[in-house]
Parts: sequence; C-alpha cells; structure tokens
Amino acid sequence: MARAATTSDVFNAVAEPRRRQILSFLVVGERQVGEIVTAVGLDQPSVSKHLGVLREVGLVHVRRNGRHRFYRTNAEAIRPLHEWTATFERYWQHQLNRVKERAETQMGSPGKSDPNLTKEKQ
Amino acid sequence: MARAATTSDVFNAVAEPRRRQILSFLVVGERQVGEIVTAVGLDQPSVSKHLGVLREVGLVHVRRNGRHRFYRTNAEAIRPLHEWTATFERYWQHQLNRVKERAETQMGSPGKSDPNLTKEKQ
DNA sequence: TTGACATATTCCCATATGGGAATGTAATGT
DNA sequence: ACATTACATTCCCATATGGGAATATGTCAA
Repeated sequence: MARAATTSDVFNAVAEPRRRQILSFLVVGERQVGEIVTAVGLDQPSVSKHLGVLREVGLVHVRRNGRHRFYRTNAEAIRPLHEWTATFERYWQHQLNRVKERAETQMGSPGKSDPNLTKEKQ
Repeated sequence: MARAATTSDVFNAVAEPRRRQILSFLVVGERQVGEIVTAVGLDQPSVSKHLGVLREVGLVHVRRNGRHRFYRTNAEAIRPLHEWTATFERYWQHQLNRVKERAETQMGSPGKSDPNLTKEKQ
C-alpha cells in the first residue's frame, strides 16, 4: 500500500510545509489566491492545488466574490492536532523534571556523577 | 517533485496513523518490539520500519539489552508540533466567541437574524 | 462577442511510500 | 557448532505525490 492521501486527514494535510505556511498566512484574515501566490512564492496552479487539499480536509473556508475567491483558515480544524499533541504534554514535562532533578542533585552533592542513580523506567 | 520524505520532519512522521498509535503506546513506558507488534497488529517488519522512521526523526529512543530493543517515545520531540498548533489557539477561540455572541444576540432580540451584522475580517 | 483577468483542473513524471515476503544479523541456549 | 529467538533490512509493487506546463472555467469590461 502507498502512503495515505494528503486529503485523508488533517495530519497528512499539514505534513506539507507549504500548506502550513499558507495556513499561517490565512489565519489572520482572508486573502485572495493572488495574494497567497505572491506570499508563498509558488506559481498559481501549485497554490490552487494546495488550497484544494486544505479545502477538502476542512482546514480552510472559501468565500466567492466575482472572479475572486477569498480563503481563510478554519482554526477549529487544527484543534484535533493540538489535542493529540497535548496528550504528550505531561510526559515531556516529566522528562524536564527528571533533568532538573538530576541537575539539582548534582548541585547538592557534586562529585557523585553517576547519571543512573535516579529511578528510571515504567 | 514528490512528497517530502516521512523522515524529513516530525510533521511527516506523525502523518501515518500507525506511527501515532505506536507513539501513544510507547509514551507510558518502554516496550520491546514484540510487544509493539502484538499491540498494533501489524507484522514485525512493518513495525520495524515504522520504528525506523520514528527513530530517524527523534520521536523515539532505543535501549538495547541482549537481543531485545526497548523503545520509548521521546515526548520532547512532539513539542514543536504542539507549539505550532498552539499558534492557532486564539483564533479558534475567536471563532467560538463569535458563534457564542451571535447566539446571545439572537436570544436578546429574536427576529433580527442577519448573520453579517457582527464585524468580520482583518 | 471579444478579450482580459482570476482560479481551477489536467497531464506528465521523478520520487517516496507502506505492506508482504524473503533474507540478513546479532545474541542466546544447548 | 547449531538451532532458535528478536529485530532490522532488502526487494518488489501499486499508489499518491508536488511541481511545471498547458488548458479549462468562470467573471467582468468594452
């Protein structure tokens, strides 16, 4: 099987740096495609294709007005990503605490430098 | 140009659902490969390849002991992802507020239902 | 209508993929 | 030494990609 489609979910959609760039650009306010093109420095068809992906997974909304299309990022759609990463937050805090504790232990009794004294695992 | 490599960065690495599953499984404590295999229900070579990707981008750490390899997720490596999504947090809160305000406005003066009364854009 | 403009879509292609199957490698037990 | 166990790596392949080029679609203006 090949890799999952970029339109399969938000995780795949934001894996592309250009799309992240576009999302950041469009979150402060809606812009038309031409502005996005000059902002990201790709040519128009490429931008349109990226916008198509972002549209399909709901990361952007479009408003049509004459021959212009105004895009803006739908921040709500980024929440699942944020929440998934948040489930790991307490663990990286654990890691930081372990490092800090180790540092403080060494400060308190310099000389003892075995890094495996603190309980690890589990 | 093809899609960026899964090993190009954390965003690409976690785009694969199986790898997210593995990361969640390995964050509570280290496990050996065999346990991961039964946990995710893929066969061993596939799991090893996923672990290889996760290793290469620093999302997991390995400890070798005899013929076993103990993997655990390096939560720190997920922080960049968390922080990127966090830059959108205030915007989805904005959206929620707009929805709430609109609901309250309609409660206060039912009948006026033009959804474009509230200031948009910029 | 004709033309200019704004965007989307299609076609082409080099490249990376993830799974299955087979094979390689290192450590252990006998 | 040999078989077994625990992983990693390699090979194969159908599939999706992102960019460039060309083309299509839709809207306005004269």
